[in-house]
Amino acid sequence: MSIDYILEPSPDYACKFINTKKSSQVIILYGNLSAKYEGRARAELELAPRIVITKPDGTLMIHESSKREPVIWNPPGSTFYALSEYGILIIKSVRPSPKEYVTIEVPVIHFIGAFNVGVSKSYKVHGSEEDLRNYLMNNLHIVEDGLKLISKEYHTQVGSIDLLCEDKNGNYVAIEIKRAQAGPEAVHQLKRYVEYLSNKFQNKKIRGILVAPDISASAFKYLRSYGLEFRRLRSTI
Amino acid sequence: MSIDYILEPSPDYACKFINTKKSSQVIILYGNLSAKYEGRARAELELAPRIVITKPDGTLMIHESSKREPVIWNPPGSTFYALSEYGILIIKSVRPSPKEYVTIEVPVIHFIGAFNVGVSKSYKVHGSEEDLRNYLMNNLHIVEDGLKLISKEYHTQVGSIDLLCEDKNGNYVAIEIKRAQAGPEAVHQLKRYVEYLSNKFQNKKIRGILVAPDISASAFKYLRSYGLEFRRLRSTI
DNA sequence: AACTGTATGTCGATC
DNA sequence: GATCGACGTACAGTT
Repeated sequence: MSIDYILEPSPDYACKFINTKKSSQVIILYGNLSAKYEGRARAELELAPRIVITKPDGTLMIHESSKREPVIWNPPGSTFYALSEYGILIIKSVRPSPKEYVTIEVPVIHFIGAFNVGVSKSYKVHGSEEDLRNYLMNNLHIVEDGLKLISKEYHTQVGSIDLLCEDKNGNYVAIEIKRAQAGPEAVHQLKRYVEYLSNKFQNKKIRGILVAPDISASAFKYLRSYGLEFRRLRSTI
Repeated sequence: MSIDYILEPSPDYACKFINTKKSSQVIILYGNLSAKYEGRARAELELAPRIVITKPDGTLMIHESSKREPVIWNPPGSTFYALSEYGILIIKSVRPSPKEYVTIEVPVIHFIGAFNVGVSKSYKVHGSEEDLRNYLMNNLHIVEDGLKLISKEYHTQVGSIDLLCEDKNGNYVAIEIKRAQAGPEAVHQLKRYVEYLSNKFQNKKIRGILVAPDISASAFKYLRSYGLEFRRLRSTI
């Protein structure tokens, strides 16, 4: 598990280094570089010391000294290669769709390293909305007494309804779950579902319940004006 | 502009290395590590070779061999420090609000490097929605003949309206701009604005125009059902 | 600090 | 491939 690296390599060497290792290792380059991005938008970086990271899946990122986000990047599925032109290392990346181009010129290369890194296959985040939905599905009484599950993730043309239930009076109930504070979009989403269901099941009364740990003031106003309901639920999962 | 790095350092050395450089340099570590995240959600990583990147602004990221996103991270504004316990390097990161904790244990350290990286002060992305808005503001005839600007980014309790105009018939026109294909949310957003304005200016007729390069089928359906308008506009900026 | 909206969002799932 | 919604979204701007 030794790493491959080189300090102040020649452009030609760096070029070969990158092209031979890019498909199997994470490559990290440190150098003075300028860069350009063109695609859905455009951006340009003046010559300055930065860090370039590439991954075998085609990801390419340029990082600076602040922010979690790269300043310039192309996502997985892109392809890239290095070339040496006029004694300068150039890295070109293309994202197939939408067409996006990143070009990096590296007149001064301080360091290149190639690292063997894996990917956690079993990686799972807990406490997501999905977890909350699964929990509620089996504990519908928490939302309201007498609810019976009809379907979870009921897919419609207007999106998928987290939980579709029937209440003790025979009404259908669309439940929209948010793991964090609900905003106006959540309310509108729920309203769309209720409208859709009202249209589809004209003989049924349709209720809509928004389940979330909290709701913003304006969102609550909408909710009320639409005749929807809110059920506060701290996610203790 | 030489870089500081070390191969297979001792935990103690790595610890000092990190703590002395963390506030001024980007640090990259490669090693076998396990990690844990707890905060808004929870996640855990089994021992495996990965890359850790820290930045002077407090950003901490763990990257694997695929995806643009780190598997585990804490964003800018967090603080972190290294310690050596039972001969194992440990990195602890705390995000102040919301409280989130990342703990990394690195039994095997292959490489640590510290890099001087700047931040592009003048960096600017072109072709963003803001650009499009500024352009349209000065070229309202592209949207419709005879439009007069009343306000840009008209802030209301329900959000800010991209452009508020008056048409040649004296009606108010809310314009919502999207730089990419508009979905249902965009339509609902616009509808909210129109409703708000209708309420505020009861003596005025309020129109709503969605300006975007494209619109999804279902979004268009909503738009029509709400009596709103769509203006296709390729952003050629 | 809370809230709202944008993003080259990214990512995964469904159709 | 298009569309949709979740995300530990991150991030910037306004209240």
